[in-house]
Amino acid sequence: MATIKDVAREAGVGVGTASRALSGNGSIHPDTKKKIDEVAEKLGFVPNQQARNLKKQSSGCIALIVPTIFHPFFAKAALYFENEIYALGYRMVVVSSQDNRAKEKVMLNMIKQQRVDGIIFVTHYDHDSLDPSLPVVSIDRHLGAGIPYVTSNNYEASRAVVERLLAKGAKNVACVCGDPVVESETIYRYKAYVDVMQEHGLPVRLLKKAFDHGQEPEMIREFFEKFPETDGIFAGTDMLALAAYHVATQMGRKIPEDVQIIGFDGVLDKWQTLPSLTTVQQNIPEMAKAGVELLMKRIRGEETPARVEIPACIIDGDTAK
Amino acid sequence: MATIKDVAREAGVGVGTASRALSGNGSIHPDTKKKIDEVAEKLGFVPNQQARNLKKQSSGCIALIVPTIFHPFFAKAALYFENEIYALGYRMVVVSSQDNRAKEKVMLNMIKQQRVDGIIFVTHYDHDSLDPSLPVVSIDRHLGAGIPYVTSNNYEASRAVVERLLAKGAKNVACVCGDPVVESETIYRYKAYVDVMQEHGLPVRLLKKAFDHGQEPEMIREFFEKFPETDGIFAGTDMLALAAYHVATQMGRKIPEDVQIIGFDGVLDKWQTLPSLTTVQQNIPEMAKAGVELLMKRIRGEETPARVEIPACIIDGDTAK
DNA sequence: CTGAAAGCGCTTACAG
DNA sequence: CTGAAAGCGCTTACAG
Repeated sequence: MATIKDVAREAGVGVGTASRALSGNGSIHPDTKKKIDEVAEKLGFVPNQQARNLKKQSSGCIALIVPTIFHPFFAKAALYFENEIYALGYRMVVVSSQDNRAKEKVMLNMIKQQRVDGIIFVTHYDHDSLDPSLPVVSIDRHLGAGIPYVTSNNYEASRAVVERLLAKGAKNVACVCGDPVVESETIYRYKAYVDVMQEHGLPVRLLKKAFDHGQEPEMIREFFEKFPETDGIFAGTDMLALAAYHVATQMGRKIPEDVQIIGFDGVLDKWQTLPSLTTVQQNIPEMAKAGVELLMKRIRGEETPARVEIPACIIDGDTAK
Repeated sequence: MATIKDVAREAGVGVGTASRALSGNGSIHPDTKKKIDEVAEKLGFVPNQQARNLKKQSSGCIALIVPTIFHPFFAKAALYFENEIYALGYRMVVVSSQDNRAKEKVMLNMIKQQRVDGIIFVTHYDHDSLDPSLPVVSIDRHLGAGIPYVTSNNYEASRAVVERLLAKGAKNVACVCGDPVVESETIYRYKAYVDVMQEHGLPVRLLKKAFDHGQEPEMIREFFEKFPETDGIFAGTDMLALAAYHVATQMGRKIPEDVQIIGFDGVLDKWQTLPSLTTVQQNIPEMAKAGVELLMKRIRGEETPARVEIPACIIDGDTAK
């Protein structure tokens, strides 16, 4: 491996100059920079992030905290976050708060010891207050004034879902969704439903209730008891949509002939043995990119917007017309 | 953060001595070590891995290559590998070969540039030959003489499955599984089935065929066409078992009354809206631990066994008696 | 704009 | 067994 010393020697400059050219910090003559860049290219120079981090007194580590990594949304998010973070020379440690207490402890310890440079806090649950000096960003959740978040255009996308169900002939459109314990952008999913129904002068059929992962089927059974006449369902998550599909099928309803179902998230993959879900697909790659950008700005002490919105859109499947 | 210098000063020794005490390399007087350990404890000293790696000329990076991170088995494996690797001061980069070409390229580049210290190669597909000087370990797959692997006791566990189906009254037990393109320990799943059936003097009903993720339902439909009388299924993976459940249900069969199904892997989680699967649960945490241990030995140039076996066992669910 | 030097936190021959 | 010193690859005041 070529080091910065090799590049400097080959280019006939000092190692400090080479560093400034390669890192982009500090002023440098364009010709010198050009020469150094060429040499670096020729030698296949790749900066050693460990040395860089050591010098810069950064741990080079970002924590990603998620409720559970085994949920496909978080699994996917983790992968894309890792991509972004890795490209920036950081490593990422993922903390799956539900499923891995041991690691959570290690992590919390690291946080206490100031060994992470930042946190991406993607959670649905409440948590102890964090060191306010530590850069934190979130997804969807409003964690406090100092903590920016990335989110989808939940309201607009959800409106489109409800309008579509109505346009495709559903007479009794209902909505089922969770009830986040903390303030979260996901509330705009059911709010959009309520607004559209009221604008059309239609009755609101809404089951909004807190539940844990795994309880989706109970939730859906309760939903059908309450609104047996439903022929169009807007489910707040794909897992709810999936449960709705199963329960409705068990009840002898045909999907989408008798009941149309549209979910939210767009993370279920082909290996899921099912007719494909019609759902709102969130743009996780872009969300990850925006989230990391926010975090890096915070780490550098720069100003950031409090909120970044990434468009989501409906993808067609077999559960709606 | 306390550094080794702080520890050395506080303990009244040289920094080299402190290093030897803390890292365990080099001889040191027990009393000195005790003193240094106490001081380190008191100061909450945590060694800086970046400095350590820099000095040791190690990239501190391990690559995990999997076919797709969105399959729950690999997702789970990735999490546990990350745990083990992280605890050792390495970072891990995961390469999901199917789903993320961009990163795969970056990765292959890194490999070429000798920037990873080792690879955990968990794949079902063939791959270009790797630099033979690079430490590599695998799971299940026989990648070559120099590459050790971790595996479950596929044969014994699978025998137990078939014996159980027979003991619980299944008259026509059949087996469905993939056909790995490369030599893999997973073949012992169907081999165990064949052996048990023959020992009992029963006819072998086996569908073994290569297929991609997502094609499980077709596979199962073909299976039922071929063996319509089946009332006991040993599926080589949970995804096949899941597909078998769906297809059988669609055909009007009751599970487990008409057809019993037992899978293999044990990775499907509760959020899966389904009756829980009876399946063979592989011990992924232990497999990850053993895999990392093998890899570290290889990195240090030590001898390792060519094969490490971790026991798996049947967990009860609702799809078998 | 550029070079020489110090230093990030650690490890490891090298003497003693 | 222990200490002083050099050095891993990089960055960044400090002079010039």
